[in-house]
Order: sequence, then C-alpha cells, then structure tokens
Amino acid sequence: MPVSFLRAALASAPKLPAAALLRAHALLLTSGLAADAALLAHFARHLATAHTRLPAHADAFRALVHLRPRCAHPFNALMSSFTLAGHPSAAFHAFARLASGGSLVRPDGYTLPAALKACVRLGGIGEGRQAHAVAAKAGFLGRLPVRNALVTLYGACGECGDARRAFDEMAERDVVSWTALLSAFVRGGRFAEALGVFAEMDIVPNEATLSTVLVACGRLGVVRAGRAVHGWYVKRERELSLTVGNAVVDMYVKCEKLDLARWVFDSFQTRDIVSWTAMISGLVQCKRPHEALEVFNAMQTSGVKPDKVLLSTVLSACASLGSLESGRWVHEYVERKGIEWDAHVGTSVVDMYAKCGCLDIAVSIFHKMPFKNVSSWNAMINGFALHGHGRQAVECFDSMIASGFPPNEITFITVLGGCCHSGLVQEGRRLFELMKQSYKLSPWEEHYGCMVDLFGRAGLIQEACNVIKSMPMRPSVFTWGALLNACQTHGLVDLSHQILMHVHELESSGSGVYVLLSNVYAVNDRWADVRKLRGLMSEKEMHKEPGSSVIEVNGKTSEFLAGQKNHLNIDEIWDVLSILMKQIHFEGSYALSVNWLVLEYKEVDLASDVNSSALARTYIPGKRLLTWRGGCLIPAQESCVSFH
DNA sequence: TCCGAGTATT
Repeated sequence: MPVSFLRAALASAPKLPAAALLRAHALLLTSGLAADAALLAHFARHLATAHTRLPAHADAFRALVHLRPRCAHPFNALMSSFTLAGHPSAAFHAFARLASGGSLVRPDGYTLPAALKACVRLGGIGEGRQAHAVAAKAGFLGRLPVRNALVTLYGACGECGDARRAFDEMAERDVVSWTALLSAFVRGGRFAEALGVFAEMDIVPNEATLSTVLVACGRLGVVRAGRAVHGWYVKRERELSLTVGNAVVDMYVKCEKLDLARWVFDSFQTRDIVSWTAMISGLVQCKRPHEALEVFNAMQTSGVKPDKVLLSTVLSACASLGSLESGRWVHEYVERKGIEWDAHVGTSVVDMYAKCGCLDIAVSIFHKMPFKNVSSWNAMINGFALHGHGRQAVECFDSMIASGFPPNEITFITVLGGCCHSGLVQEGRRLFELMKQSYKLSPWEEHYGCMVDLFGRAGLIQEACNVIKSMPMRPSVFTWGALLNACQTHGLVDLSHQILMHVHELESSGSGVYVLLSNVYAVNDRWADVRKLRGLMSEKEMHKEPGSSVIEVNGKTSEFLAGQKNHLNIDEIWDVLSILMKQIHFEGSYALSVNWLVLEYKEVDLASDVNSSALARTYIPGKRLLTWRGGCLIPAQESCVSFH
C-alpha cells in the first residue's frame, strides 16, 4: 500500500475492512508516518468503528498505544468516535487508561470534553464526577468547552443543582453555557426555572437556545411567553429556521393552540420529518385523530418518508380512532420497510391493536417484542383492563414485576382500572398498598379516583368515602363523579346531595356530575328534582357534551352522536348493538355503554364457516358475513368492556 | 472531521 494511498484512504474512506486496517497499522509502524497526529486521528476513527465487541475496543486502544502517538490528539479522536458509534463505555475506558498513564502522552484540552460527552451518553454520574476530578487536577477547568461540558453532564444526569453550581463557578460564559444550563432545567422537568434562566441571560440567544426555551414554554403551557419568543425571533430573522420553526409548532401544540401551530406549519417553505411529527402528534393530543390521519396522508404525498417516531404517532391516532384498518396498514408498513422495532414502536402497535379490539393480536405481538420498557407493559395491562379482563391485567402486572420491570404510577392506574372493571376489590386493595409501601409511589388523584370507583361499584360506600377523606389533595369532579356513580347504582340520594355540596365548590366542574345526580333522582323517581337540576344547569349555561361513538365499517370510520340514526348500515349496526347489550346484561358486567364498533363484511361460503364463533358473527342475507368487535374507549375511571 | 448547547413518540 503506497503511503499516499494510505493517507487518502484513512482520511476519506467511510469504513475500511479489517484486513486493510491491519495493513495500515503495519505501514504506520514502519514508515514513520505515525508522527503525523492528524493521520493517526483518522486511523483511530477507523479503529473505533471497526469493531462492535468490547474486548476489541481494548485492542483498538492498545493498537493506538503501539504506534506511540506524540500527543493526545489521536486518543481524543478515538474517544469521540467511540461515543459517536454508540460505544461510550469504550470511550470512557480509553479515557481512564489515558488519564492513569496508560500511554506516554497526557490528556490535553480536547480530552476532557470528549470524556465528559462519553459520560453523558453513559448516563454515568459516577464516571462524570471522576472525569470532573481529573479535569480539576490536570488544570483544565479554565477551558470554556470543559466547563460547558460539565454543565451538560450534570444536567443530563438529572443533577440540576450541580449544573447550576458548575455554571455559577464559570469565569466567562457564552451562548453554549447558557443553553446548556437551560437544557439542564428542561431535562429535569424544572420548566419555570428554565424560563428564569432565559430571563437572566445577558447575551443574545441563538437557535439552540430558542428551541430549548420553547420546550419549556410548551411544557408549562404558557402561550404568551412562547409567542413572545416566536415574535422576537421572526422580527429579528424575518423567517423561521426549520429547527426553531419546528420547536414553535410544538410549543403551540403543547399549549393546545392548534390553529396557531397549523398556521406556522402551513407557512413553512419546506418541512422535515420533525415538522410533520410535531403537527400530527399535536392533532392526536388534542383529540383530533381524523385530521391527524389527513395530515399523514398529505405528508406521504409530499414525499417525506415516515420514520419510527412518526409511525408511533400515527399508530396512536389509529388507536384513538379505533381505526383497525389504518392501524393494520401502519403495522404492515413497519414490517414491509424493516422499520426498527424499538420499545416505542412495539408499544404503539400493541396499544393500537388493544384499543381497536384485537386483544389477541396485541398479546401475541407483545410477547414477540424484542425490546420492552415500562410503557410496553403498561399498554398491555391497559389492553386487558380495557377489555374487561381484570384478572389477566393483574397477572400481566405480576409478570412485569417478575421480569424485573419496576412499575410506575401509570402502571398502577391501568392495573387498578382493570380491578375496577372486574370488581376485584381485594386485589385492588392489595395493589394500592403495594404501590405505596413497596414501591414508595405517592398516589395521584387518579389512583384515589380508581379506589373510590372500585369500592363504590362494589357497594362499599363507607370505604369509598374513607378514601376521599384520606386524600392529600382536593378531589376532582372525576373522583366525586365516581362516588356519585355509586350513589346512582345504589340509590343513595342523601349522599349524592352531600357530594353536590362539595362539587359546587369546584369551579368549572362541567356538566358530568349534574347529569349523574339527575340520574340518581331518576332512579328514585324524583322527577321534580330532575327538572330542577336541569333548570339549574341551563341557568349556569352548562351543556352536556353529547356522547359519541366511533364505528368502522369495512375500514371506513364514522363518528356517531348519541341517538344519531343516519348511516348506510344503521340496521346492521343496531342488530349488533342489541346483541352486545344482551351480552352485557348476560355477563352482569359493570359496563353500560358501547363506544366503538368495528364491522367487516366478507364474502364467504356459509357452509364452510358455520363453526366459527356464533356470537361474534352475524349472517346477513345475501351470503355476506358480518364480523364485529365492539367495546368502550373511555377513560379508565369509566366502565369498560369488550367482546369478540 | 480531536472539544461544548437545540426541535418530534407510547
């Protein structure tokens, strides 16, 4: 291999085969070229990316030591390349060897930022503190990039206090320092303090700073502040850069100002995958999944290719629509394009199938998922709960614990919801105690609401009241509503009056509790009181939001308001609904309403299909077979059931 | 191209 060729290959080839790397090593040893630090740095980059196994990483370090570099430059390149290639532990290992004299050269000003970045990727605060100590001892704390990397390190490890301290100790600060501190507070969820940092800034923010502060505005829901940032930037730059523009769209989305988000989104000259994801997820979050799918279709026309993040978002749109057809299409797309099945994508697929009524498919995909996280388990438990399989929800929870996944607050909301819908009072009680005692989780309002609902449905009114009394926070209308629901079931007029006294104190309580109370009166034949209450509601200008259901017929979804009867397939829909209601009655289930329904017609040979599940299939004259699934898609505190 | 900060997901 001629020397000139070696130089060119190391500098420009994206990846060298192992044999070429060996020959390059030999040539570097014998030719005297090893004195060229920049060339060795290129060689180090190839060494770092050539192997994915850890022992080989140590070999890479040794190979470089063997060439006796005269400065730290090649080692710095090795470390950065390791981190970039996803091997931060190899990078830290190389740093540790270098810092303890494993080579003839000492770390230089570039070494510490590379080491600290590796620690950030590792998420290792211990390693980070070691690197900090080395930086202090070796006298690198005077360098701005080292100080900035320290602020980033502590922020990334969730140590906001240390990040602030590292920032305060700086003799000089630039825009990177400020952005790193801002980002530390944002990552730590301390959004108000992040805005405080932004207000404190005494230099001009740049795109990175603005993108970060916009996240804080969005998470706080302070649209005035977000708008001010947006306005300031537009005034200054005339036009939004794509990155800041995307952050602006997301800020408006998080503030639930979808019109503004849409307006900014529509004004973009070009849109990347982040723009589309921000817009589509905004529509999903604001309960407009129909439009979310429309925007997704527009994206496909525009030629931007969906990635796994976007597909997860689209799957959640399909899930909240109950649109099995679209969900299945996205699932097939993921398979067809070989999209990586990370925990996010897998969870979204499982959640979609569960919410579209295909619990069996959800279960089988869940078992096949290569990567699971807490959310994956939560989605599966929620699937069982949603379908009224409380016992299986609890079993799934137990397997989760057995698999070594610590449950979080959401886990307990879903599993307690499962207990609620299946009347598993003892289990619910046990899990609620487990959550507090073993997992040291403080129950949210939702958990107390679940317990009130659980006891209330079972007729344990006193226990339900005790839960409310024990709550450290003020019960919301939902919790009172759960108790009112129990009053309705058990005809407790006096208690419902007392409840209403509490609810009156709550501002903007909505119409739900009034409707519940009027139902309590109705059950007790107190029609005068029903009228009085309705009068009170109209006096307060309250309107009951009409209940709506989603029905999918051969892939096309339609939304129905309560009582609406104009649909092409209305007769078949009513047939299926009446079967469902009979089934609900038969099973003595807690559920009282059907919120979604999927109908599929298939041309079949009736003779060969007579043995299929009779309940889930209805024969329609004209040799068409109607298959259906139905259930409720309402929050866990409400009743839920589903059938196949 | 040996160093430090930023936007979208369940």
